[in-house]
Amino acid sequence: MENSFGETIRGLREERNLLLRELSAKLEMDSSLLSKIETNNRTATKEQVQRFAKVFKIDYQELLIIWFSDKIANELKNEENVGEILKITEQKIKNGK
Amino acid sequence: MENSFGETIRGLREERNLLLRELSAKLEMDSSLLSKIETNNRTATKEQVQRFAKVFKIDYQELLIIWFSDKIANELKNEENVGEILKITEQKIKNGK
DNA sequence: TTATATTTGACAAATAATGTCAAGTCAAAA
DNA sequence: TTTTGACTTGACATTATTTGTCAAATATAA
Repeated sequence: MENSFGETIRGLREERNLLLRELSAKLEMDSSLLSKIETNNRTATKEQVQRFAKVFKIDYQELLIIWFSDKIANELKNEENVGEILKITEQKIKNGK
Repeated sequence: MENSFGETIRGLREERNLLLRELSAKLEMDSSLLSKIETNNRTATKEQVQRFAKVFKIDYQELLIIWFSDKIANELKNEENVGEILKITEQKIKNGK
């Protein structure tokens, strides 16, 4: 609930005793790219998030929450007023629904 | 506090009785691009946000809050679990400081 | 109508994200 | 200490997205 996307994927892979090369084969993804994703040196695409969920048989929405929060945290990591930005963001989305 | 970035800029411009072409000159920006920004058909760059703040003599951080919240609201507008995504985002940023 | 302000669409240029490959590191086994 | 296997890293090509510009379209008001 507090881990990065990369750590989450690595954890899932290790739980299942898969090598990078084995998992990357299932995902049809270069293993070096998978390595980068696990070490948070590359962000997965949304489409890859789906494939991770499928391969690991876990809930897509759960994984997406982790992925998005990483992504946005990264965009805001050097900003001031993060609390206010996020508060207003939420208001805007609620209104727009 | 609840308006879009574009509406904010348009409001500021109108308060000052400037035409698109007059403001865009001060900003060294094509007026058609300014129009698109005011109507939320294009997002300003961060650098442009600075110029807006300067030209209007308003606080940059305030404007940046509006700009970022627009930007992120847009990324998340079609997603479920927005509340949770933002909550976890905030935790991640706080930890990373 | 004419003139002026704004909007829109299409495209070119610039920038950023993504995937791939080869070379690199590291740890454990031989 | 070599060798092997797993993983990591860097450089680069490819692809996708963002940005800016121009000309045409629309609207508004004199």
